Amino acid sequence: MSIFFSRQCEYALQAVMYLALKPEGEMTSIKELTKKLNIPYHFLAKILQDLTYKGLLKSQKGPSGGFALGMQPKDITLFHIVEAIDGVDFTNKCVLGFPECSGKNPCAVHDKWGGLRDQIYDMLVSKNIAQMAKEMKKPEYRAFVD
Amino acid sequence: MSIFFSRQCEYALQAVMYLALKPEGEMTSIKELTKKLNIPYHFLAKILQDLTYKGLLKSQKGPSGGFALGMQPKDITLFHIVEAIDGVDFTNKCVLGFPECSGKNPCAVHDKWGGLRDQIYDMLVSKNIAQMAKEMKKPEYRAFVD
DNA sequence: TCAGTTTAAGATAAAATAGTCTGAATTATA
DNA sequence: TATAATTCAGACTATTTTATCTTAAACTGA
Repeated sequence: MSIFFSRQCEYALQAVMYLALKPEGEMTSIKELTKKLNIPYHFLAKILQDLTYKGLLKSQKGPSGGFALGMQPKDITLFHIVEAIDGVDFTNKCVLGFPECSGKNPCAVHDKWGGLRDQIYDMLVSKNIAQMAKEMKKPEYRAFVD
Repeated sequence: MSIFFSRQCEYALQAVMYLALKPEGEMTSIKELTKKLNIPYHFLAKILQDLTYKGLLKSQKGPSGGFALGMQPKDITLFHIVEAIDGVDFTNKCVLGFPECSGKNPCAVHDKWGGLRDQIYDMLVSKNIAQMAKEMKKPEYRAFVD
């Protein structure tokens, strides 16, 4: 079990982060991505297609083609990616799965989870991937294998 | 997609919470549970079997049989249930799915998620289900449909 | 003891997610 | 213009999760 995001979403997040490390406009092939991130080729291809269709990436066919960010890095947050792949039901669903859970009718952890949910949201929107990429460029902050 | 726990785990949490509302030792049938919690009968049966095997519940066959807590309510936390059903990988896996993520090699949200992970853990262990049941007995705190 | 009620167990089915394969379309470049 | 590299698209397979069905076993109470 992936712990919060679907596997597909994890791959999407990883791929976009990787692209954010590249000079603006440079195209990166699926081949490079799958090799560096260790993600199944055709599965990643589908995910990138999806992100392209939704405008988060742009693509180019042919030799020296590949994928690049489809928007300014400063305008992309992790939340955008999660929204595109998994959806963001976590922002309004009861964590224990009670259909009736609400402020009037709270489950045992309603308030506690409310606070956590907001913090998770904050984690996903408070930095854009340009900032994240900058931090990750420092060698001690890299999260990709060479 | 369930938002953090698997559907199976959500059902387990709901069922155990429901049993915690009952007078100690009273047996509750699958029929009552599926009706009140709106969970598929045979699916819930499997889950309860599993929890029984793991000692969290006890069961009795025959008329007036059913399920009841297998330990003192004060000794059961939500964490025990999650541990039994989903496992607790969330306590040590990278939320973005990077296999290499660690303190030396953190992902973009490593520290932030570290704090959240601890708070989620805390949410699951800080109250036992006896306390939760007590709170939920107050009508305005009920989370079950009649 | 017998009938009815309940859990136990295992096989099966359905749906969702993850992953693979193949061929077509596009494009850079030699 | 021909070739090779790349994404695009769709069908297919595999695995995991969710759900159902059926029969057996255990138990209660009449």
